[in-house]
Amino acid sequence: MEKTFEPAAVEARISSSWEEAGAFRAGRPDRRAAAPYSIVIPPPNVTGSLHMGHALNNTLQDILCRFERMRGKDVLWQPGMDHAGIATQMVVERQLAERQQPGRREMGREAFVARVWEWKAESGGTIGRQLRRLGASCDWSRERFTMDEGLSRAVRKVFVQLHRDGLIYKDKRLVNWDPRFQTAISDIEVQQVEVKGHLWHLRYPVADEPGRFIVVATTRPETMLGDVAVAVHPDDERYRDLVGKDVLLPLVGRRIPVVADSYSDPEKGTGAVKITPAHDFNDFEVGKRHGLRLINVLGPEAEVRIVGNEDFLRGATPGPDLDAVLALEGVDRAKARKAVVALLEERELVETIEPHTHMVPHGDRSGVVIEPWLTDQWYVNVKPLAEKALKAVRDERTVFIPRNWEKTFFDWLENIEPWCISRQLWWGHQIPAWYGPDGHAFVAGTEEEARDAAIRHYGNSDVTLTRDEDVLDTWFSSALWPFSTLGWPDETPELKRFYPTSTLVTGFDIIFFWVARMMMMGLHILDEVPFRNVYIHALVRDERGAKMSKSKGNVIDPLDLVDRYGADALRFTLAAMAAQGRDIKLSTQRVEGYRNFATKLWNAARFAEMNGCVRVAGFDPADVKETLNRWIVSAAGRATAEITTALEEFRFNEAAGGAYRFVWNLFCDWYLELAKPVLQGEDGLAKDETRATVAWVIDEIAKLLHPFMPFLTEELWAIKGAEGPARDGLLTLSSWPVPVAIGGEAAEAEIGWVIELVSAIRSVRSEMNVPAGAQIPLALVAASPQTLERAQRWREIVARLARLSGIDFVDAAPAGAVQLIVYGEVAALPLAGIIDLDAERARLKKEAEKLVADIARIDAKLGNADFIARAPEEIVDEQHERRAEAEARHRQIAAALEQLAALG
RNA sequence: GGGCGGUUAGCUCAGCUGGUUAGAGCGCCACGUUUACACCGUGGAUGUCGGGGGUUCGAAUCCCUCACCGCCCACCA
Repeated sequence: MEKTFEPAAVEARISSSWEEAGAFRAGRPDRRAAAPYSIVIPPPNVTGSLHMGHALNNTLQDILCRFERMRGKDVLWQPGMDHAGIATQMVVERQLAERQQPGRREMGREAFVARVWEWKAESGGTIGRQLRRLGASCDWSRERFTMDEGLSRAVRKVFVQLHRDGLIYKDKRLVNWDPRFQTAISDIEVQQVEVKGHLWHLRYPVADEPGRFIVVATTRPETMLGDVAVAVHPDDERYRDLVGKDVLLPLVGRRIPVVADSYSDPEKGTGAVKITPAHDFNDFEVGKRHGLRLINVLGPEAEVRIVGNEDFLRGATPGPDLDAVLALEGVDRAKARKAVVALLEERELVETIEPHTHMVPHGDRSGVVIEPWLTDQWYVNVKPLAEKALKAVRDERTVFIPRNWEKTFFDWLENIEPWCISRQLWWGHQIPAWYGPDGHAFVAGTEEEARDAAIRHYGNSDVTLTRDEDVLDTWFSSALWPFSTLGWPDETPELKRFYPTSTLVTGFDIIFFWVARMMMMGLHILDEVPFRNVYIHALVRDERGAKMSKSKGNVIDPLDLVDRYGADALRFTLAAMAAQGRDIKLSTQRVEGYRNFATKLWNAARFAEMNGCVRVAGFDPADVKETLNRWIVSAAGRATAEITTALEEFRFNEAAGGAYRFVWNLFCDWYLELAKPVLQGEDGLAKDETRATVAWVIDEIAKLLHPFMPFLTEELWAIKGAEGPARDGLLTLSSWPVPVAIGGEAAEAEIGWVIELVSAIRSVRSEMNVPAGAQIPLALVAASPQTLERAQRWREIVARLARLSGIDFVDAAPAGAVQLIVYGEVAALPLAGIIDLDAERARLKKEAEKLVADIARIDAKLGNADFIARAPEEIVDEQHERRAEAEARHRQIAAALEQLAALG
């Protein structure tokens, strides 16, 4: 074996050995009778490349999958990608522009979509390859894409069904319009961003009362062109007499009414608010209540569009003011704002302009200000679906881990609004609706079905149908992912076996986008939850706590860390830091530390190799005789139990920590050190057993660590497999360890004594500045028979680890010796002449003081009648024991101090 | 405005259902004998567990409150 583990050299080879063996295939012949376990991957965008969030998300999924696979389950980790409508369309459009090729509109829809597929074939596989580098044990043979024929069929079928159920409908109302992408987006794709702006106070002249104004406050003066009313609160004394009167809309010259509506808040602004139903969600509602017109004054790019607009012109007053307004045709909203304000200022209709900070809606992908815009769109009435999802979680048919995310889930679903699912894009699932000449929509799975329906509807076989141009929100197809990937609407064996899936692993940022919608669709379409558990992990954030994103440029590249430290080190780091409910701020030092851990284990294996620790056929760990071996078998069992429980409960950090401590602090630091004299000593039964035990423990470690560090452990398995009895198969398909029943209490006590003795001696040596190379004698004072026996047995080892020249047995501590107390008995290091008596006095005094304090604290507890009466018995007993121990120890320290005092 | 989370060693963080002598890694200091490992070994120092109150025999842990930090949600001119 080389001196260090070289991930780069090994990872690719191990990956292909897994692939060749079909190790990750669901439904392997050897698992036919096994229980199923399934996870669907949160499908990364086809445009994506692996970022830290993916690395965390997939590491955790892989840990679960490998763990369950080793526990014998038939595991399906379903991989795939999302077509990511907007993102992908943009990438291809940008590419066309860069290459100075014809743009999307010039190409036409069909050619453009074909071009996107081409792009997907060339560049869409990046993230899959990156996930493989991370070690993701997906069943790659089952990879799916949301625009595959099968998944597209599922999308159409669900759309038709929801339409038939009356849950999908078309409506003309205000939507969140993204002027950059020129498409509608859903509510949750809108992000409120705090913006420093202004509040303009505008004077609207009261009609027929020259010189009188009503002042409205607005953050969006440009929309005044579409004003149809001014609203005041019905109880607002200031404006009571104006209600029912008209005001003259400045510049436009239209008469608009003053209406009383409780929407108007007397506390806000001037208490009078301009009403623009076509460009504001609240105003839209006010308009409906008062039967007001909608006047759209903006175009799809949020530019002014009024020329020839009859709604706008109706009631407008021709003249120079109106001409100045009409000159704004085609002007962008920001420029139009300035222009409108300037025109108003010229006419002395701006009273004040205040600085004003407020939340402004932005498109989460485009980053531009969203415009409420009146269009026809398709909606899902999600309310009834949400009810089912809420009930399923309340009934614990699906459980969130950690539990507190359920509140977020409930709050959102309880207040859910219709979901706008149509997008004015080309890349995506085109809506399966066809329109007749009169605009009647026929929703059907295929054009033929739509035609049949049209023929029935019109009673005429000669109808021209045109398909709806729009595509569906990407999340519509993602919502079907847990069953569409399993073959639905066909009744496939996979669907039957793996749905509902076992666990969903995802970040909290897509609980609304994805988790809630999968719940709704799964329950509505299949009448069954899509997953039993939802493990919500933290986000990997940058050092300022901001979400990592490409646009912010604060992304750390996980593959860079894989290149430098290996996939195992990165994976282990992420797992070790994945404490529930806390964000992860990744530090390179930490990754380096776990790379060192990998090297440590590697070297332990190398040591085993150098010492002929080869696996032995028929070795039974429950049957080992040597105390040291009984001890490590017992400790391995405890580690196994700890790691298993932690993984079952999704406590990844504790599982990783448990494995780390066992490997480094027990196996390497103590077991191997204590085993050295045996391994390097004379041949015999003890040596044979120890060698076999070492080999066995390394195998156990490889298994326990495999979910976290699959490459290193698989490599070790292969190397160790080459020695000893024949072993076929991969570690990844071997069985998860179970604790060995060995009853190791006696061994624990004895090895505990050795460890404590050695540690105590080392500590004193260091404190007393005994040269590291110096061998000093140890005297056990008035040793009990048990100690005597132990000391005989461990003499050589203790001497070696504590650098002793020998161990003597004496009745009383030699004068001037340093005294240690181990397991209640005194051990003396006769260092007279070497040590500084004052220093030793100080050391003992310090310890004595600490013991006195401990005793006092325990006495305070035990003196408390309430404590005795109310604390559980074992807690009280424990305090008594501790007191006795401290007391005994204190007596011995005091004696040692006295002896020193006698020396002067 | 509502909700969630955080505040523990110089740094990054564990500490699950209240009972430890409050831990880890990194960093720091000292020393390095021993052919697994210097990506190492041995020893060591550092904490009023954000402040204040409460519940309890007992609180880093539960409750209230305040402060600061972060995130999510919300239609307020």
